[in-house]
Amino acid sequence: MKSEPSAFSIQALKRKGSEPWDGVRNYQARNFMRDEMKPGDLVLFYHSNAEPSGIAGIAKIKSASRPDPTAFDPKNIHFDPSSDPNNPRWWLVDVEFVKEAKQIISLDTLRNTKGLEEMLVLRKGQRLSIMPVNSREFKIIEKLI
DNA sequence: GCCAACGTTGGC
DNA sequence: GCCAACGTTGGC
Repeated sequence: MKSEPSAFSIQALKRKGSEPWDGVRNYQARNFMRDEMKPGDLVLFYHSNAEPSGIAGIAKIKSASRPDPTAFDPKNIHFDPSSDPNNPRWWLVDVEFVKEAKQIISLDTLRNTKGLEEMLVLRKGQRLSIMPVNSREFKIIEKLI
Protein backbone atom coordinates (compact mmCIF):
# COMPACT_ATOMS: atom_id res chain seq x y z
CA MET A 1 0.00 0.00 0.00
CA LYS A 2 1.47 3.33 -1.08
CA SER A 3 1.32 6.61 0.72
CA GLU A 4 3.18 9.86 0.35
CA PRO A 5 4.97 10.31 3.66
CA SER A 6 4.19 14.05 3.58
CA ALA A 7 0.52 13.03 3.73
CA PHE A 8 0.72 9.90 5.90
CA SER A 9 3.93 8.09 6.77
CA ILE A 10 4.84 4.85 8.53
CA GLN A 11 5.88 7.02 11.49
CA ALA A 12 2.39 8.53 11.56
CA LEU A 13 0.90 5.04 11.53
CA LYS A 14 3.23 4.02 14.36
CA ARG A 15 2.11 6.99 16.40
CA LYS A 16 -1.60 6.43 15.78
CA GLY A 17 -1.58 2.65 15.95
CA SER A 18 -4.07 2.22 13.14
CA GLU A 19 -5.67 4.21 10.38
CA PRO A 20 -8.67 3.93 8.04
CA TRP A 21 -7.24 3.78 4.51
CA ASP A 22 -9.72 6.27 3.14
CA GLY A 23 -9.71 8.41 0.04
CA VAL A 24 -8.79 5.72 -2.48
CA ARG A 25 -10.61 6.60 -5.71
CA ASN A 26 -9.27 4.03 -8.10
CA TYR A 27 -11.39 1.00 -8.91
CA GLN A 28 -8.61 -1.55 -9.05
CA ALA A 29 -7.21 -0.42 -5.71
CA ARG A 30 -10.70 -0.40 -4.24
CA ASN A 31 -11.31 -3.93 -5.43
CA PHE A 32 -8.21 -5.16 -3.63
CA MET A 33 -9.45 -3.63 -0.38
CA ARG A 34 -13.08 -4.58 -0.78
CA ASP A 35 -12.67 -8.09 -2.13
CA GLU A 36 -9.21 -9.43 -1.41
CA MET A 37 -7.90 -8.11 1.89
CA LYS A 38 -8.74 -9.96 5.07
CA PRO A 39 -8.09 -9.11 8.71
CA GLY A 40 -4.61 -10.31 9.65
CA ASP A 41 -3.18 -9.96 6.16
CA LEU A 42 0.24 -8.34 6.18
CA VAL A 43 1.01 -5.25 4.13
CA LEU A 44 4.16 -3.64 2.82
CA PHE A 45 3.90 0.07 3.54
CA TYR A 46 5.44 2.02 0.66
CA HIS A 47 6.52 5.65 0.69
CA SER A 48 5.95 7.27 -2.70
CA ASN A 49 7.24 10.67 -3.78
CA ALA A 50 9.80 10.33 -1.04
CA GLU A 51 13.53 10.64 -0.57
CA PRO A 52 14.11 7.87 -1.19
CA SER A 53 10.92 6.19 -2.34
CA GLY A 54 10.60 2.63 -1.13
CA ILE A 55 9.25 0.24 1.46
CA ALA A 56 9.11 1.88 4.87
CA GLY A 57 7.66 -0.87 7.01
CA ILE A 58 5.04 -3.53 7.60
CA ALA A 59 1.40 -3.09 8.52
CA LYS A 60 -1.52 -5.42 9.01
CA ILE A 61 -5.16 -5.38 7.94
CA LYS A 62 -7.19 -4.75 11.05
CA SER A 63 -10.78 -4.72 9.85
CA ALA A 64 -12.94 -6.22 7.17
CA SER A 65 -13.65 -3.79 4.35
CA ARG A 66 -16.31 -1.18 4.97
CA PRO A 67 -17.73 1.78 3.02
CA ASP A 68 -15.43 4.81 2.92
CA PRO A 69 -17.28 7.51 4.90
CA THR A 70 -15.28 10.33 3.29
CA ALA A 71 -17.13 9.67 0.02
CA PHE A 72 -20.36 10.87 1.67
CA ASP A 73 -18.97 13.98 3.36
CA PRO A 74 -19.42 17.10 1.19
CA LYS A 75 -16.71 18.88 3.18
CA ASN A 76 -14.15 16.16 2.59
CA ILE A 77 -11.68 16.50 -0.24
CA HIS A 78 -12.52 12.94 -1.32
CA PHE A 79 -16.27 13.58 -1.45
CA ASP A 80 -17.95 11.78 -4.34
CA PRO A 81 -21.52 13.02 -4.92
CA SER A 82 -22.25 10.07 -7.18
CA SER A 83 -21.53 7.49 -4.47
CA ASP A 84 -24.90 6.30 -3.16
CA PRO A 85 -24.89 5.50 0.60
CA ASN A 86 -27.24 2.62 -0.14
CA ASN A 87 -24.80 1.22 -2.65
CA PRO A 88 -21.38 2.58 -1.70
CA ARG A 89 -18.88 2.97 -4.47
CA TRP A 90 -15.75 3.40 -2.34
CA TRP A 91 -14.49 1.05 0.34
CA LEU A 92 -11.63 0.97 2.80
CA VAL A 93 -9.89 -1.26 5.28
CA ASP A 94 -8.35 -0.26 8.59
CA VAL A 95 -4.60 -0.69 8.65
CA GLU A 96 -2.60 -1.38 11.80
CA PHE A 97 1.06 -0.65 12.51
CA VAL A 98 3.39 -3.65 12.77
CA LYS A 99 6.95 -2.54 12.13
CA GLU A 100 9.04 0.35 10.89
CA ALA A 101 11.99 -0.46 8.65
CA LYS A 102 15.39 0.39 10.15
CA GLN A 103 15.97 2.16 6.87
CA ILE A 104 13.85 2.56 3.75
CA ILE A 105 14.17 -0.32 1.30
CA SER A 106 14.67 1.95 -1.67
CA LEU A 107 13.51 1.30 -5.21
CA ASP A 108 17.14 0.98 -6.16
CA THR A 109 17.67 -1.75 -3.55
CA LEU A 110 14.49 -3.54 -4.59
CA ARG A 111 15.60 -3.52 -8.22
CA ASN A 112 18.93 -4.99 -7.22
CA THR A 113 17.55 -7.73 -4.98
CA LYS A 114 17.40 -11.20 -6.46
CA GLY A 115 13.92 -12.66 -6.63
CA LEU A 116 12.08 -9.35 -6.87
CA GLU A 117 12.40 -8.94 -10.63
CA GLU A 118 8.67 -9.45 -11.18
CA MET A 119 7.42 -7.18 -8.43
CA LEU A 120 4.54 -5.08 -9.69
CA VAL A 121 5.72 -1.94 -7.94
CA LEU A 122 8.95 -2.04 -9.96
CA ARG A 123 7.15 -2.02 -13.29
CA LYS A 124 7.41 1.07 -15.41
CA GLY A 125 4.35 3.26 -15.34
CA GLN A 126 2.85 1.48 -12.36
CA ARG A 127 0.72 4.06 -10.57
CA LEU A 128 -1.65 1.80 -8.70
CA SER A 129 -1.67 2.69 -5.00
CA ILE A 130 -2.55 -0.79 -3.79
CA MET A 131 -1.24 -3.93 -5.40
CA PRO A 132 -0.68 -7.57 -4.51
CA VAL A 133 2.67 -8.98 -3.38
CA ASN A 134 3.31 -12.69 -3.49
CA SER A 135 4.52 -14.52 -0.39
CA ARG A 136 7.92 -15.30 -1.87
CA GLU A 137 8.55 -11.61 -2.52
CA PHE A 138 7.16 -10.70 0.88
CA LYS A 139 9.56 -13.04 2.66
CA ILE A 140 12.56 -11.67 0.80
CA ILE A 141 11.64 -8.11 1.75
CA GLU A 142 10.75 -9.02 5.32
CA LYS A 143 14.36 -10.06 5.84
CA LEU A 144 15.59 -6.66 4.66
CA ILE A 145 13.34 -4.69 6.98
C1' DG B 1 9.38 21.23 -11.30
C1' DC B 2 9.22 18.16 -15.37
C1' DC B 3 6.91 14.91 -17.82
C1' DA B 4 5.73 9.98 -19.21
C1' DA B 5 2.28 6.89 -18.19
C1' DC B 6 -2.05 6.03 -17.10
C1' DG B 7 -7.23 6.44 -15.67
C1' DT B 8 -11.43 8.98 -16.31
C1' DT B 9 -14.72 11.91 -18.55
C1' DG B 10 -17.82 13.28 -21.90
C1' DG B 11 -19.00 14.78 -26.69
C1' DC B 12 -20.12 12.61 -30.65
C1' DG C 1 -18.04 2.52 -28.46
C1' DC C 2 -14.38 5.72 -29.88
C1' DC C 3 -11.08 8.84 -28.55
C1' DA C 4 -9.40 13.64 -27.46
C1' DA C 5 -8.95 16.25 -23.54
C1' DC C 6 -7.99 16.42 -19.09
C1' DG C 7 -6.37 15.26 -14.34
C1' DT C 8 -3.35 12.49 -11.47
C1' DT C 9 0.56 9.75 -10.09
C1' DG C 10 5.13 9.34 -8.98
C1' DG C 11 10.09 8.68 -10.40
C1' DC C 12 13.57 11.54 -11.42
